[in-house]
Amino acid sequence: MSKVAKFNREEVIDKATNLYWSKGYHGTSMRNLQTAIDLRPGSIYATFGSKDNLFKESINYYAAQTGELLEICLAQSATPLTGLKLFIRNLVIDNLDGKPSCMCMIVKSISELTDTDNKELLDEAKRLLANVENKFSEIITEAMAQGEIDSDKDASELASYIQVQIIGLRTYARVNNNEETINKFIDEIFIGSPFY
Amino acid sequence: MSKVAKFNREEVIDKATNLYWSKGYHGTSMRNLQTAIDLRPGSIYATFGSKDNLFKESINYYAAQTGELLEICLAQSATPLTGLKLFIRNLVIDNLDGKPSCMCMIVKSISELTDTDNKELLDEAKRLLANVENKFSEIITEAMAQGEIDSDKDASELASYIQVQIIGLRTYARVNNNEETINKFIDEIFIGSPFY
DNA sequence: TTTTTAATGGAACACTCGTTCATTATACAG
DNA sequence: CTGTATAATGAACGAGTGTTCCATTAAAAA
Repeated sequence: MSKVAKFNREEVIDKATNLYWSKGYHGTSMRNLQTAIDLRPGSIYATFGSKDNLFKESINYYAAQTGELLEICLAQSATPLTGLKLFIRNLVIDNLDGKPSCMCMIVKSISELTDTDNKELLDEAKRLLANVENKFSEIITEAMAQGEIDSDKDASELASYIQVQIIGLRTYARVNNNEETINKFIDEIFIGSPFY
Repeated sequence: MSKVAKFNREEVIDKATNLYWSKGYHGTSMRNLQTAIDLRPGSIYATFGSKDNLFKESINYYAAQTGELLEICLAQSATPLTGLKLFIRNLVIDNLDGKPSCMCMIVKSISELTDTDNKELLDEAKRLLANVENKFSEIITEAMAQGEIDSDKDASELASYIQVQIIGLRTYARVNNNEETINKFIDEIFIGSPFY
């Protein structure tokens, strides 16, 4: 046949993801991407088609990575809930070195993109966030089966609650990253609000 | 003297705020603003100096408006905590008709802007969010004085907690706006997590 | 070694960006 | 009514945008 691409596709997507993650969709230009991933326009457009499509692949890659982290945390932990807690601690406190942002790339995208100007990408981000919530719901259902949570609770409602807490904490951490306070908040997710 | 400006400054800032709020800093172009506020570049630059400065005035206007809403809620309520709860309910559920976004403009800005590219605007947004948190802290201190909360709690920690909850809920509401669930979450802020 | 085929590099396109400025319009002072 | 000061206009600027195009390059197949 012919020549084969010399760059590593996943490596390129990884770099693109980091740039989009740190600067956002509108804040990232194709020139920025060209230098970050070290490819010329011809190669980028032959491989990914458009800025929008590269973003779509990037945010999917991000979601997949996050999913893997969750699996690792669950595998390392004795129970579903302690696994979930480890996952949250990883996202909000540890594991941030060299990461483009302490905020969730999906949440950043949902915050930035609009229904009028970027409907397709926004819907993709919403879909990925819903996937995560479904995964949480499964974990909580498993925790109920194991007796770690009362079975009369609503798994999908608890999953929503976890989602709200993670979104709130990661965003708040961008402004005020007091590790002690945030650690306390993570503990309190599962035991009751500090008001109680 | 001479001619006097015929447009209303606050009206213009109000319209600019709504546009920035819905489309974000990078998503809003000066052309978008020109048509939204019905002023030509000359007038805009003579009055506001730059896109950055207009954004700064807009986000300050937004923060002032939000502060006024909080005052109204407190004045309408019997106790500091019920006032705070009314405020949260207003932000997350009611009072959204015709609003550019259910999300907080300050949080959207903190999410979008970067230290490297927009340091000054980012710092301004962080400052405004800290102001809100200080106000929460004052309200909670007042609630302690009135015996509505145990006095041995840490007011500034509770204020952080409120901040996390509002950020989480408003952002989550953008994706999944189930009024019943969100109402329940607002109640639970002050009485204990659904896990408890 | 030759042919074939796709990856690559990078100039260039049409358009939009934030911003400037010479010009025109208008209201008030004299 | 005239002169003057300032607000408003909108064409235009240089730089940057996402994207296209195609000559060149390089490696696999014949």
